[in-house]
Amino acid sequence: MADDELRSDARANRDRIVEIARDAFAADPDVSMNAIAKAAGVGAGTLYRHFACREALLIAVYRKEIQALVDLAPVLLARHTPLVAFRHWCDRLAHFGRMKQGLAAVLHAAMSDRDFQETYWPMVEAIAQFLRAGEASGELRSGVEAEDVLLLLGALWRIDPKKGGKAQAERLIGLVLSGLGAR
Amino acid sequence: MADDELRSDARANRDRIVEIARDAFAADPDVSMNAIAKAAGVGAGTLYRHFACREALLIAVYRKEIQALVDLAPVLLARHTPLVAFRHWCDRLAHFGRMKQGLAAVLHAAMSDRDFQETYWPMVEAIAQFLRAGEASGELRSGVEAEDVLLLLGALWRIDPKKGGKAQAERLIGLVLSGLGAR
DNA sequence: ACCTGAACACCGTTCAAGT
DNA sequence: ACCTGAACACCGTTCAAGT
Repeated sequence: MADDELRSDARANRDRIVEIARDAFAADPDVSMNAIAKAAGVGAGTLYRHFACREALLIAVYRKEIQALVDLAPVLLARHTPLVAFRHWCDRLAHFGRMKQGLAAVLHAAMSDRDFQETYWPMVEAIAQFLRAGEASGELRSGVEAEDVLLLLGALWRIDPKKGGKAQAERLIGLVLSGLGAR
Repeated sequence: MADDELRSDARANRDRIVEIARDAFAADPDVSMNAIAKAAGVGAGTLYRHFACREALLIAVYRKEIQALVDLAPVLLARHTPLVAFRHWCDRLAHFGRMKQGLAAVLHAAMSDRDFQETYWPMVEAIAQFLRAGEASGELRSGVEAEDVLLLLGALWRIDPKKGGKAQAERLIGLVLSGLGAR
């Protein structure tokens, strides 16, 4: 989906849809596709031309922020010891999840749909970097699958903000890191 | 919601709806409420009289099996050492989740809706029993919140059956138990 | 090429009318 | 008391007609 392959008006429409959709999802995660099309000032057909389904639109909205998360992994590893780096990364993941509801379902869908693998696998690879570094330094035990860790960390997105909040996120991260601890 | 407070025909309708709904959800998790009403041979209004929303119906379908899970906790603890007992319980939880898709979302909803707390809290209490026993025996470290563990174990319900399956469930349980291990 | 928006076949939910 | 089912206001998605 190279942006420069789109005609300029189509490109402008696409960008505006994503921008409007981000605000709309934030205001109401169950907002309808038709409502998004209307808010973006395009016909429903145009919305579906660009995004075949609801998940595709959600992925587009979150892709930039996921990319930032993925890019952060090597930066943190260069600055800190693996365990500390991974803890920082998990904090960032939790913070992102707290703002963006509905992402957990999307990431899960990502596992079964080929189109979304470009979002899922970079996340897995980011985690794998921490695991490899931790294995090498002896801080983390070996043989852990990055996909398993991502699935566990999905719990961070299901915290009820009204109940647990940040404190619960920290406890969960602590439990997961404890599970990864070197024996 | 005592069963004997319902008129006999209402009771029969309710039971039949739950029975039909179990099969319908198993066949298609996104089946419509109207379709379930039709399959059960009742008007849409009757369905809504008994179950105010989709989640309420899902809870009713799963309640019996959740109750069995909750009842299992003390039985396992009487027979095994706490860590072994909890591992067995997690296996059962994973197996249940593998058959019943959609439960994870329901259990999450349970946390924010008062009506569903009668399903959520017994699960938390079941896990708390293992934690207390493990603390006493020294097999598990202390200070862990049962709610956090339940949230982590929610990962078991998001395993893609086509990908990870049973092996991934066992790895995840291993990670969580490792996180609970005594220091 | 791309966009529009009416139209289609649904959906969850309600409520007047029945028994 | 409880049930029915037509009706309401939507929904996601499509596609002929426009530019």
